[in-house]
Amino acid sequence: MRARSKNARIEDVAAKANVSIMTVSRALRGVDGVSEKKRAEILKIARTLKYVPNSNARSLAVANSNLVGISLPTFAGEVFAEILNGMRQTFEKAGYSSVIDTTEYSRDAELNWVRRLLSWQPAAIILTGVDHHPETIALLKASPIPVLEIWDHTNDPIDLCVGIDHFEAGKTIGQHALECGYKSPAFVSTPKGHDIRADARLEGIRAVYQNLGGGPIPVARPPLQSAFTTGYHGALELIDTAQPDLICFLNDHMAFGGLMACERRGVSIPDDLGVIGFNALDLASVLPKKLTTIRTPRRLMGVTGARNLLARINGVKVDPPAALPMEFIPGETTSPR
Amino acid sequence: MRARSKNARIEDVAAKANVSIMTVSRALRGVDGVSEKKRAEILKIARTLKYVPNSNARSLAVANSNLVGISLPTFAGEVFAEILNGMRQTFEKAGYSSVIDTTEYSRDAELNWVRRLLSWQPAAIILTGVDHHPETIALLKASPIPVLEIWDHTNDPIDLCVGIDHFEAGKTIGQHALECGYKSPAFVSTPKGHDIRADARLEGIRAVYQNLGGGPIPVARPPLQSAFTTGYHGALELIDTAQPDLICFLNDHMAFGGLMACERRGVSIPDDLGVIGFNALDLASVLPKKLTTIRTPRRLMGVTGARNLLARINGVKVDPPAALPMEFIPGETTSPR
DNA sequence: GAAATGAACGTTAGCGTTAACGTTAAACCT
DNA sequence: AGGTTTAACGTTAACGCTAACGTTCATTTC
Repeated sequence: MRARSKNARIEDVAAKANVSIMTVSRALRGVDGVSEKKRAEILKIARTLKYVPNSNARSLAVANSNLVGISLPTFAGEVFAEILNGMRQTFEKAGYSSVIDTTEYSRDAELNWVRRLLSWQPAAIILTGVDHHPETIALLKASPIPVLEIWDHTNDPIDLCVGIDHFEAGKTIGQHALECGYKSPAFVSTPKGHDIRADARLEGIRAVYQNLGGGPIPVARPPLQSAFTTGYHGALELIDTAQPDLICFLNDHMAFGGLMACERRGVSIPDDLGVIGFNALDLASVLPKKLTTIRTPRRLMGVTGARNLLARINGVKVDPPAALPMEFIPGETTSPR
Repeated sequence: MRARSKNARIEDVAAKANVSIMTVSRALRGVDGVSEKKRAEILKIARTLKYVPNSNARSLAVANSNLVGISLPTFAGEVFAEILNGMRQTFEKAGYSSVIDTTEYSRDAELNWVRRLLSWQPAAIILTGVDHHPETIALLKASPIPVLEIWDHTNDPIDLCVGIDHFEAGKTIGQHALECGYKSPAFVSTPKGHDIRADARLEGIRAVYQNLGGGPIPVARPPLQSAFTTGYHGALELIDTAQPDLICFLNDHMAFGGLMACERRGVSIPDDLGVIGFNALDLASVLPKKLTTIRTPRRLMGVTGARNLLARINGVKVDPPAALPMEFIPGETTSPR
């Protein structure tokens, strides 16, 4: 009929082993109903025939696949790489392969990917954050496939959720700033609406400071570049215009760019200006001046998320979502006024 | 028979539209043989029924999938993220989804992944580097699936290859060092055999220097950590023991860690010591002292690789592999002696 | 005006695998 | 001894889709 590749099928193995195809199927999957002697024999024949199972046929027959879809905003930076590693290793051990996508912070891109992914009957879908296209939510709520939202925290997840509370993180930062006696904090972020988690943290800082009747918090939002460059230019902008006594950055990489900007401008840290990062990335560990930051449990998040999801796939009930804890790391880039 | 999800099938759409399933199939795929009127009608019905095509069934019927498998050593660092982005965007446009895996520099892990991936009848497979498990090579050479090896260059690829010549890169570094008059270069790398490309670059440097009858090039190989930390400790080790007049690093991130180590030890750059990185990462652009490095065409590599592969998938002949060009970036961390 | 053409649709037969159920014969029981 | 159980297989019918080929009927052609 069609030009097929001459790959060995289960049928070929069966013929060579003088058994039925079901016996081969059972032998290869390691399920009961085959004597150990036959199983060994079949495995050997399969190997000599270079038999490769056809996952498409399998997934069609059992109406699901051992694929899990993982959607991340970006591959840039260590943050998502670490979350990803935690998840992947856990899934790998359980026999699942992951199909990864990056949305570059676009809800439309995420929706498109979810649509495509669903056509593969995945065992589970993982999304980053809790801010999705309405249709994405509708699609996933209607489907029986387990869904995990990671990195953010919400009390109203699509299905499962494992993350941190970014608003709380902002409040923690604000609290520390307040205790140090900083009067005019500023924030360096990405373009408005690009990263809603960064905005949530900013809101957390605001929540602490607005009760004090201080002015609005100046925010620099340089055009998108690498984190280092964004932090560098954001800091320059703030130093040159708003003259804050503290700059909080979206993450440690940006904070590092900011530190470089300070050096450039001759601003002394922490005497003239305080600097706070986010994530406690490894970069901070080699800096001559320890960065004040917040450690986010990225690997834990990935592992916990994956475990919960596996439990859910296996029909086990999963605890309601709770925000994971963070650790505030006081460093040498902030000091009491 | 089995407990199926109640997802709409092509048959349900056909029934509702009063046409045969073939007409629906044609309409949804956008192929000829359906009037525009009927096509619109069918598309509408499919939408109201929330019909999601079953890729497993499709792939089984046509004996291939629109998946491409991509294997990378790691997600850490910007390097592979950039290669990946270039590839993914190109594939995305052509309607292919990517299944990504990281091997963490293990040939066995790569082999396992290749085995699993092959079961999905992917449209293509992409591996990083040219150093693979013999069985991986045998498996892929025997299969009709197009294969691309990326990042490294070789004249004897499994199928296609798009990359740079790391030995040549090392020679370029060595040449520059020689011209500056450095007498005792050293190298900071990862554990022996971990990254054969780093070793190839080291060999390139050696090739330049060994003719001069100088002693062996000292190499620090700190245990695996993040790049920053590795560079930091590697540099400390070399400064404290070998006292080189130049340290070449596996990449810019390590070089940055090295710079921090120099600051720690009070070593002045470039007066007391020269520093050379690799990759021209964005980090370098915010450093107060411009880093001497080599720019690698990462995005270009991804795009070129994906394009070649697409051509190959479509049966078009592809040029024999040629190493992509690199650009040496003289910076302020090296200077004539 | 009969035959040839072709656009628009339908029918059939798989793709390679597995769930469900059927069969066989040896082991076990009372 | 006759029936019952059970391990070890086999047969059949899907899973949802598409390539190949068949059919129909309005147009065109000479």
